Amino acid sequence: MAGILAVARDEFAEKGLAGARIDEIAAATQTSKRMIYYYFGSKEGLYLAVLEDAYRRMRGTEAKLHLDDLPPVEALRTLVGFTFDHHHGNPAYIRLVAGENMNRGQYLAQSTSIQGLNVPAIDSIRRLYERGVASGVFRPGLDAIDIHASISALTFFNVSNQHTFGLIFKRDVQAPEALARRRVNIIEMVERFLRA
Amino acid sequence: MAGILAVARDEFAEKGLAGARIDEIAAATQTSKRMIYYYFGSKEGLYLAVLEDAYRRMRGTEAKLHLDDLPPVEALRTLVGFTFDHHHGNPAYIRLVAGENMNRGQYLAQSTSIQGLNVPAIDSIRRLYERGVASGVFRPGLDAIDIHASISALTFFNVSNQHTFGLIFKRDVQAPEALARRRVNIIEMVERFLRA
DNA sequence: GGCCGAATGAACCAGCCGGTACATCCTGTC
DNA sequence: GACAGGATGTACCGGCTGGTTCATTCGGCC
Repeated sequence: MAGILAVARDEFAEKGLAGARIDEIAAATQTSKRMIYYYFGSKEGLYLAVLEDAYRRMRGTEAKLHLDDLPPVEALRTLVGFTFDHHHGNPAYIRLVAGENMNRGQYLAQSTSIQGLNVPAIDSIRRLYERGVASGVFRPGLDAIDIHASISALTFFNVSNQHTFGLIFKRDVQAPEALARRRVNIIEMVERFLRA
Repeated sequence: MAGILAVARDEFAEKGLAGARIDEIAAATQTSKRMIYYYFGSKEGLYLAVLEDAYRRMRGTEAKLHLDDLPPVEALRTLVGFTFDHHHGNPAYIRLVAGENMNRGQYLAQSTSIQGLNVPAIDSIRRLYERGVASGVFRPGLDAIDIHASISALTFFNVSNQHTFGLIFKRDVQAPEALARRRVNIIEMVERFLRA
């Protein structure tokens, strides 16, 4: 059943909800289509299970960061770099989230397990930011969720829009040097935004 | 035929290439499905025509900005604000681009009319940035395309990922106050990145 | 009027695809 | 070994959907 979920994740990430084929998922699994419906009820049910699993995993890795030992600026730079690396290393997650936004979040909205769960990254940001304000390196008045939005936007876009962006500007966004340059620029950008 | 394109744009923006239905497009048009195949050959042909049209329109509006009369910092803030407003006001364009990235850009890559056309926004940025460096308000060594990537990322994400983001943080990203706050923060962020 | 090519309408089709009916088979329990 | 309930395999279905066939009409031109 974990196997079904893994295969389905790849298929849904690859083709989206509408483009994914239950038969394809079944073929790539040890089990049969019959079993998929037995366990998940419907294509949408399977899709939702995949979504929930993806978000749960994401939160799991976020929680592993312990930034409280680092000075505020270092903690911030580590968080942004980590987020960049994580998104870059998990294109399936990015595609899943992008696809669900194409669905206007209507399936995630049905999830009972996702709602009401706090996001570790926000708490990390809040603590690090408040320490920075207290020590005078960060300017006051900013909002942790807004900071998170900026970090997410910059790192997410770099993966999610790599294809059209690369085509239009004839730039291989995934080339190691381009990636490294972009990474330091994003970190720099976020730091400058918080700096007093 | 322009009517077909307009209807198809909405349908593809709404459901993506896989989810869109030719019959639905035909039904919403004055013409018939037969005509769609007569003019565009295939579903993919129609989709590509929609994509090309969307990019062409985007470039058209970009070109209308004349930032050369403004001092560098003002020009930058105007450009970012304009991009924010444009993306916010054109969700269909955002969804089309997001959808094409789900296709890994394979259809845009087939376009002969898109490739080789320069993007006005990049030239605007380059000129304004160089003026700023010359006058000492911007630090040297930055890349216009990288700046554009940051502006796009921040403004694009705010529309493209509004649904999942809103669900997880229980925040209505589209509420006027939230939008206005995010707008000034993004402008501020880009300016601080360039500032000497 | 007669010709030609572009434009159009209506009905149709073949394959795909989500979902199911039905019968069967394990596994544990008493 | 009888029973119950969950797990599975097979074969099938109905409708949707991209795409087509074929015949017809329209509009300009000589």
